[in-house]
Formats: sequence, C-alpha cells, structure tokens
Amino acid sequence: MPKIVDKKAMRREIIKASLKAFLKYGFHKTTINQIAQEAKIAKGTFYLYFSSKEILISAITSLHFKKLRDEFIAKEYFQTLDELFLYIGNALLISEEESKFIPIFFEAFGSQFSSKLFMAEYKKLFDDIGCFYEENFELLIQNNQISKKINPDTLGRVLVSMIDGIVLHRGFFRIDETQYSKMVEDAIALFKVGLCK
Amino acid sequence: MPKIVDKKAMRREIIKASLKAFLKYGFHKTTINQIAQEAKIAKGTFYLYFSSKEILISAITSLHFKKLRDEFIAKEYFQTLDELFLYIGNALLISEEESKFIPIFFEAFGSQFSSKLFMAEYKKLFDDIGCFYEENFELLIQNNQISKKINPDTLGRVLVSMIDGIVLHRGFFRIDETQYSKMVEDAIALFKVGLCK
Amino acid sequence: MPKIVDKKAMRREIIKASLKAFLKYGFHKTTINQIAQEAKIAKGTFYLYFSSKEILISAITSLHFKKLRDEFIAKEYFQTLDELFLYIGNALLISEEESKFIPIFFEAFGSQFSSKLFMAEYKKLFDDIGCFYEENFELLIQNNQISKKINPDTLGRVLVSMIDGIVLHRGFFRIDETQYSKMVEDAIALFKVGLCK
Amino acid sequence: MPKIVDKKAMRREIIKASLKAFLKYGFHKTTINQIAQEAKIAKGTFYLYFSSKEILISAITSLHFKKLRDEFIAKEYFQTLDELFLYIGNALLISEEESKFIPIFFEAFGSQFSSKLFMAEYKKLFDDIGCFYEENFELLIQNNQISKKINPDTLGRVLVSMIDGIVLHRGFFRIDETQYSKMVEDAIALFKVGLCK
DNA sequence: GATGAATGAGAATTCATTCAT
DNA sequence: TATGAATGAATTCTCATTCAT
Repeated sequence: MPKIVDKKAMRREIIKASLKAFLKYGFHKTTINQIAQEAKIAKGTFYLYFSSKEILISAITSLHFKKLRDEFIAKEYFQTLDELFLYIGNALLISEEESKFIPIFFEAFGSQFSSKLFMAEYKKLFDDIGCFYEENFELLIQNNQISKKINPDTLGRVLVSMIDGIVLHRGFFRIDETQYSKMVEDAIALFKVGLCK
Repeated sequence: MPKIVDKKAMRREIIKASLKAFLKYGFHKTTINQIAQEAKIAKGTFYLYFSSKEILISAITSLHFKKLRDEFIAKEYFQTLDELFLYIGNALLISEEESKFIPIFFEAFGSQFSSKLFMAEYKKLFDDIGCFYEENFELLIQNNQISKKINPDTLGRVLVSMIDGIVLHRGFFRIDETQYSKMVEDAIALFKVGLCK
Repeated sequence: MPKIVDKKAMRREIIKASLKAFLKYGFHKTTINQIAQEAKIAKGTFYLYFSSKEILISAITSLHFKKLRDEFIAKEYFQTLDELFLYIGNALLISEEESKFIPIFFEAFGSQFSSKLFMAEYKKLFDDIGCFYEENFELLIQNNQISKKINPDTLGRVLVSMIDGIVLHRGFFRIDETQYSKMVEDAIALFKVGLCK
Repeated sequence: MPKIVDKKAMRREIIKASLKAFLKYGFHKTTINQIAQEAKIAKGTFYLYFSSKEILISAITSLHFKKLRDEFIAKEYFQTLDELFLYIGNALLISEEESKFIPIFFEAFGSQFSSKLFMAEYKKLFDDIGCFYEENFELLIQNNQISKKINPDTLGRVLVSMIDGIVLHRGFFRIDETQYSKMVEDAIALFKVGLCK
C-alpha cells in the first residue's frame, strides 16, 4: 500500500519552500538541495513532484501570472472613475512581504526572456489588463465620466505600464509603506485629473 | 616591441561582444567562452581585460547607470512644462536596438538584487531623477506653469516610476515603434493635464 | 532508502587512493580526477567526502602528524638507556611501503611551509618528541644510566633532528632494508656510547 | 648589431630573482611572470635565457648540489678527529638567510622526487659526502684517533643523514641562531665521544 | 635582443539529475 | 514512496609558452 499523499498539496508546499529559498539565497544561487531542505524533503523527493527545475519555475510563473490577472482584472466593469481607481488603488496595495518577491520574480523571469512562449504569455497578461482598462475607459466615456478626447486603447496600455512601474519600484527599491501610499495616492490623483479634462 | 593595444578600446570591444552574446544566449547562459568567441579572442585574452566575469558585469552596470543618468537628468532646469516634457519625451525615445537590452539588463541585475551596494546605487539613480523632476516642478509652480496643489517631492518620484514602467514595457514586450510613440504621446498628454489642473 | 555508506570508511578509502595517486603521478601533478579514478568514484563523489583538495591535504597531514606522534612518543618513560633505544630503534623500523611516502609528504607539505599555522604544528610535534627524549634523559641521569655532563634539553632536540635525518634519507634515497638496518644499528650504538661517557 | 649581453650573467640574475620570488610566494605558487618582474625583465625575455620553467629549476638544482658538495666535502683528508669536526661544524654554520631556502628547495625538489635522474644525482651527492666521511674515518682509525670497532662505511652514511637532519630542522623550523649553535655543539660532542670509545 | 599581448590546455569546483536501496 | 549517494557535464579561471612587433 503506498502512502497516501496529496500530490497537489505537496507541490504547493514545495513551491512555497522554493520561494522562501529564493528570498534567502537569490534565485540563481538557489539549488535544488536548498529548496528540498527548506521543504524538509530529500533531494530525490523533489523530483517526484517536479520533473525538473525548469518545470518548477514554470509552475511558479503560472501561479504568479494567475495571481496578477486576478488582482488586476476585475470581474465587472466600473460605472464611475472613482470606482475604477478605488479598485486600482486596492490592487496597488502590495504588502511588504509580497513586494520582496518582485525582484525575485524578475531574476527568475530573466532567464526566460529569451523564451518566445514565456514572453507571449507575459505580454498577453499586460495586454489583457490594458484591455480591461480600455473597456472601462470606453464605458466611462459613454457615462461622461472622462474626457472624450482620450484614446482608450493606447491609454489603457500606458496605464498598465505606469502602474507596473510604480509597483516595480516599490519592490525593487524597498520603498517603505508610508511613502508608497503617498505615491499611489498622488499617482491616482494625477490619473484622475488627466483623464477628466 | 609587443603589439600596441588600446586597452580601453579592447575593453569596449569585449563589452560590446558580451552584450551581443547576452542577446544570443541569454545573460545567465552566456559563458566566458562564448563572449570570447563573439569578441574573436581567446578565453585567456578575456581575462587580460576583465579579471573576472563579475568585473565585466559591474563594468557594464556602471556604463548602464551612467547612460541612464545622462539621458534622464538634464543639465539645466526647464522654464515651461512643455520644455520639460519635450525633454522627457526625447529621453523616452528608445531605439529598437537599445530596447532589446532592457530585459538583458534585468536578467543581469537580477543576481545583484541581493547586493546592498548595488541596490543603493540603483535606487540613488532613480531618486536623483525623481529629485530632478521635483526641482523642476517647484520652479514650474513658481512660474505658474503647474498647479500649486501638487506635491513636487512625491510626484517627482512617482513620475520616474511611471516613466520607467513605460520604458520597461517597451523593452520587455517588444512594443513596436509606432505603438510606442503613441503611448509616449498619450502618457505625456496625461501628465501635462494632470499637472496643470 | 539510499545506499548506506560508512562516511568515515569512505574518507579513509579516498585518502588511501589519493596516496596511491600521489605515488604514481607525484603530489602536485595529481588531479582530483586522478584521485577519483584511483578510488573508482566520480569526480563529484570526491567532493561529497572532502569539500576541497585543500581539505583532503589537511586531513592527510593530520593523520600523518598523529601517526608520527604515536610512533615516536611512548606512553611511559624508560628506566634504562637500552629500553629507550630499543623503543627508538623500533620506531625507526619503517617499512619499504611506508618509506615511499616520505618524499610525497615533503612535496605535499612543501606548499604549506609558508603557512604559519602548519609550521607551528609541525614544529610542535618535533619539539614534543624532543621533550620526551629530554625527560627520559633526565630520568636516566638520575638513574645513573647516562653521563651527568649532557644537556638533556638541547640534546633531546638534537636527537630528534638526527633521527629524522636518518628516516628522511631512508625515504628519499630508497635506502634498502638491509643497509638501513645496519645504519640504524650503528646510529644507536653511537648514541649510546655518546650518552654514557 | 645586437646588444652585447652577458648571457651567463643574465642567467645568474634570473636565478637570483627566482629564488627571491620563491621566498616571497612559495615555490609552487610562483609564476614566470613574478620571476620576470623580480628580475625586472619581460616575461618573454625570460624565455630567451631559460627555454622552460623546468630548465630553470634544473639549473637551480644543479647549483644547489654543487654548493652542497663544495661545502661538505673538503679538498683533503683530516689528520685528527678534532680537525674533522671543526670542518663539519663550520659546514653546519648556516646563516639565517641561507636557512630560509631549505624549505624552498624541498618544495622545489618535491616535484622531482619522481624523476629517477634527479634522485640518482641527489643520492649520489649524499653518498659522496658519506664516502668522504668514511675515508676520513678509516684514516683516523689508522691514526688511532677513533675506535677500531666502528664500521666506517655505514657510519659515514649515517653521519651524513644525521647532519642533514640537523640542517633541515634548522631550516624548516626556523630554529634561532643561538639555540642552533648549542645544538650543533652538543651534536659534535656526542659524535666525538661516540666515535672515540 | 626585448617585449608583453595572445593563446588554450588544463585544473578545481558546482549542481541538476539519476538510481540503488 | 522516499531517500540521499553517486554522477559527470559544464563553468570559471590560471599560467606556461608562443609570437608579432
């Protein structure tokens, strides 16, 4: 009788452990051994759940993408500009803990920037978020909430980039919570005014 | 008499070759051998000019920082908002060629995100650019060019992040030249309106 | 369950193999590869037992020192000159096999002659042996076994040097067993007479 | 017209420089570059005077052997035991400076302990010194200076070993001048008594 | 003769992956 | 299933030697 093991749970455990290890040692310097140790399993056991390091990374990547998608694309459209930016503001509230992973993900993704497949998926994520903004903009134009002069499509994509920039700087430069909230506030105020007039 | 060699020129050649190699193979997978091959020199010759791979990377890093600083901090302050954004717009005009290196730099920097020293320098660069914007904002407020309601300090730093976000997306997602110009235009328009009112 | 391995036994095996390899190729020309081959393990396996070549050498060194100490310092003092020299004579009986390693050790130690720590330990070994002789001399003087005119302290240290010289020549110059025994005999006779009168 | 260079003088200069370098860096860690620097010539110039590192070492070795031979084998036989040991005592007077080279030579020679040719020459040197002592012993027996019971041949060779041991310990363990003279004195006294009776 | 830049074979070490237990 | 010992390809770096100037 084989031991009954929740394969998915174990995979999740290993992913969690590997993230911890990445934080400790840096992504590229982290070895399978260290991940296994962090997960309190043997090196060989790791391979029962992930057939290679590559596979682990792509699993982490998928999770990351999924999370971003969930956080930045709302299930429904917003009726007012304030609602939209309330949502965006919330999405921007990234905890200290989470923000630490941002450079890690960059380091991890770095080695995949040559992979067409990876980049296509990554690009699609941001294009989709941009699209979501665009659709909201269109609706808000109809609702007379924002200026008719703006180009929803371009601006949607620009907005994503700019928001991403803010998030990245938060993570990369360890901008502290209070300064960061001010920055988010100011950014949103700027966006709002910019979109109205 | 031995061959007369321009040491600095050779170092530049090797840096150029290594960037090419990074583009080809990805930063982390590139070996000294490949760099040497790209530079059409022997492995040992590489070490005559850079005492280690680490040193090469830090040389490239320094160059990169220097370039960013030169591009994004003007020698003098601007008298009008239009002038300021004309300057920013020019800085944002990144060629196809250059933009390809953006992911490369991220991959390269990735392994240094744990280095306090590196991050301090990197952060300083963006803080300095932010400062430059802040000082311009203060002047423009005095000149009645922009709204007195804005906080120059926070907004300066936010602006950098947002602009960086746009640049990064350009590089990461190979946004093509025409779409990118539109994005830059829209972003600048948004900024201008946001700052005036 | 993984293979059960006696880690200490394996370390001993590798040390043995490395000594064989040193004999074959000379200490400095012996590579980790050759040691691994001699031990019939893979290069990587070597590093499971010794974290570096340096560590291997220091392990061998320790063993060597320990052995010399055990061989040349008796657990108790001797009551008569004959007993003392019987002991010394036995210590001097070095097998053909063992004697081959003497030059090896010198080659190995050679690179450590700059290391203060190493030399201090090495010197201490011989000083301790010298001390042991000295203490025996003092006792033998009290027992009227040897002349009161000798200086136990200096002579103890001299004796070590001289005995070491004999051993070294045995090892370096492959002096054969029969000639060597005669030499040891003559040396002991000389010492005895020299000490009595 | 080629520059007139005293080839032999230059070779001597390089040997001197290499010895200095060996003292500084240890024999095995010394590179041709360092030797060249010490000799204030270019690396390539070194090869004009010694076709390889190996050749340099064998030149040094030869010199060393020659010196030892000159120091330890007198041009004529001694008529009394006192004269013999006066001579030996003088040979044993090794300056601080010289003694520093002893470990260096061992390190250097170490890599040649596998070379049959080298070892044969090295052995011959000590055998010759042993022979010289032997012949002196025979003469001294005839002169009734020393006991008829001793075996001149074995004892000659033993004496060399023992003397060599004293010299080696002086060099290896940096025994200071004053202790060393006492040791030499004691050793000679021991020898004399041992040989007479 | 003299120079020192260029070369590349060779060494130590790491680590993802395999596999016997 | 779980383990961790074993493996060896791959990488960085060194240094004796060559050779164009």
